[in-house]
Amino acid sequence: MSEENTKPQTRSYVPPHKKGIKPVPGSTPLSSESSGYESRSNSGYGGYGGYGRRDGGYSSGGYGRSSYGSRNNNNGGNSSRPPRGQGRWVDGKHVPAARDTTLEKTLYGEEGDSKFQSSGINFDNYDDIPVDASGDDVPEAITEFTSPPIDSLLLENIKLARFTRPTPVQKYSIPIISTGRDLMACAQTGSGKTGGFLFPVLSEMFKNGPSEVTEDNRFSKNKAHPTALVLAPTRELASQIYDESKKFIYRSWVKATCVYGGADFTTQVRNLARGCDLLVATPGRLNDLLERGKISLKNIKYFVLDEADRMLDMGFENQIRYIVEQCDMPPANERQSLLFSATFPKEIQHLARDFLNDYIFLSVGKVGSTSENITQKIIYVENEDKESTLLDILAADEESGNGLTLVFVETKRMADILSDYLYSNNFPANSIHGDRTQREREKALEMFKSGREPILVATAVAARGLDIPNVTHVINFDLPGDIDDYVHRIGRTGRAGNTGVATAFFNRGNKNISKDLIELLTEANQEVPQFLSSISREFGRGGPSRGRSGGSRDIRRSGNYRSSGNSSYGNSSYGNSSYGNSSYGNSSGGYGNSSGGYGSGRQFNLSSNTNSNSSSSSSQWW
DNA sequence: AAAAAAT
Repeated sequence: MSEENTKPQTRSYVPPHKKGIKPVPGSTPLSSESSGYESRSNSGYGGYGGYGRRDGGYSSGGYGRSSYGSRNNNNGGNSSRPPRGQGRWVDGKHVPAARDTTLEKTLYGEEGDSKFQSSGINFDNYDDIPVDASGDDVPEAITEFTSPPIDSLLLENIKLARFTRPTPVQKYSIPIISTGRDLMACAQTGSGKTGGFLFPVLSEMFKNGPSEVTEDNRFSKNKAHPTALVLAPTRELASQIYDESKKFIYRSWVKATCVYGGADFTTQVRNLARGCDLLVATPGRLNDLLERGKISLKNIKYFVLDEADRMLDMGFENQIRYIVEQCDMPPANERQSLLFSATFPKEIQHLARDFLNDYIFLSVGKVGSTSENITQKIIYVENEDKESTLLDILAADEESGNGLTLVFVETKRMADILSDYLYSNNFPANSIHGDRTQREREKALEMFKSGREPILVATAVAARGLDIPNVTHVINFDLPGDIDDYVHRIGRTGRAGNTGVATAFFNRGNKNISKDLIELLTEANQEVPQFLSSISREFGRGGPSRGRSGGSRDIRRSGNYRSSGNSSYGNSSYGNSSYGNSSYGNSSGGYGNSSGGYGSGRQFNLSSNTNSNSSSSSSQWW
């Protein structure tokens, strides 16, 4: 039994140029409450050790100091002065708050700090992005942020945040959502999806004010009645969306709140009770709050699923169905449902239709896809060589630049092992995964973002949506089993039109992904290493392909659904229980109608402005 | 198989 075969040992490889350097100068190891290095490991491999923690202080919501509004109930009277930057809706009119330059510095950053820079988008790299929108009556895209259709106060906030031009997905999502349509939007990682739903939703909320019911109830002492609900698959992503929303609700009547697990329940309930018009949440905690009667969804006008394919996969689907179908949210035809993701497998699109009403399918960028801004390298590394190879790569990175490196592994245990290993080899690394406490997770993320610990070892918890500026390298130490997961992971770099590098360790254990990987690399104009092709062939078609070419095209256009009659949905894979009661068969619901239906897609090319209708069959770019 | 998400 050689030890090499069991698990990584903490060998003492020290790159020559690093000899004598102490890890993380000037910063403390992760568990700052204890001193020893060993204590960096998390508390609970064996289960959900992290859940029981009552580490207060995480829940967010509301602007001002805690003294604001905590004394009076904020019950709509004029007795309490609203927090800084908090506007009001009075007698059917929007009364924005006065500007507050101090608050603006907090929200939007100042020249030189990281917040300020993070808004910079390299629009040159958005040229020539193919866009496809299908569905009935697709509205024209906008080309600039203008009022109309964007509310003038929101427009000011967008300018303050230095978003100068709409990204491709925003050019389409804004008019689609502003005209009241449902949307399934598929857009490349890092291409502005959050603004894609926040801008139009907030714009409409600013213009229309609270619903009448909301006006009666939204300050009721113990029950929040949000107008918009945004669901996200991880706590950190929910938190990020909430932080982003604060930039745009500035001075408006809208109050935003964020709820998720691992943070103090009471604090979140108190924040909700202060008024909640835009609610950002993860499913578990939201369910909990719904069951305890702290939130009502009866005023929901906008329902957003971010990372929608993830939200509808097996681990989440039941919780989402409970929230949407078993509580008091209005039915699909009385609300707007907006689904966003970088990938949208066919099966998930089928499921998603239960939540949508006559939606527009929007696809921006190539197939479910990786941008060419990311240089992808696949290298052959046997499992036992992974650690030393990683050290070599990190050492080389350190020589050449100062960006952040995100290392993905498959298991929580490996995340800890590897981060400890790196740390003991003088690389300032930390880890993030679901068995760590929320405090540890947020600390690790903050240390990473700030560059004080520029190497983060992560599980799938960090794969989606997180927008971390300056991640220059994503390393798939373990490749995921699913190509879509790979797409999301490497999308943590190369964001906002910038460039990045993604390296993956591949060996025969990853043969199942080889075929999809080759397709993806080919589409993104990346080099396909020879060993990859031969292993793919060697294992006969390289394992099951989910058919990436379906990864982001509208299932309604795949041929089986084109009939103008009611009879031929034909496809047997379709027979889930919702089939009979949803909108397929009726003539108003979209499928059976004769008004052109879903074969009539529109394809656009933003750079050349060829906004002409075209037949869907002739120019498939996917 | 694993990860995530409520206590």
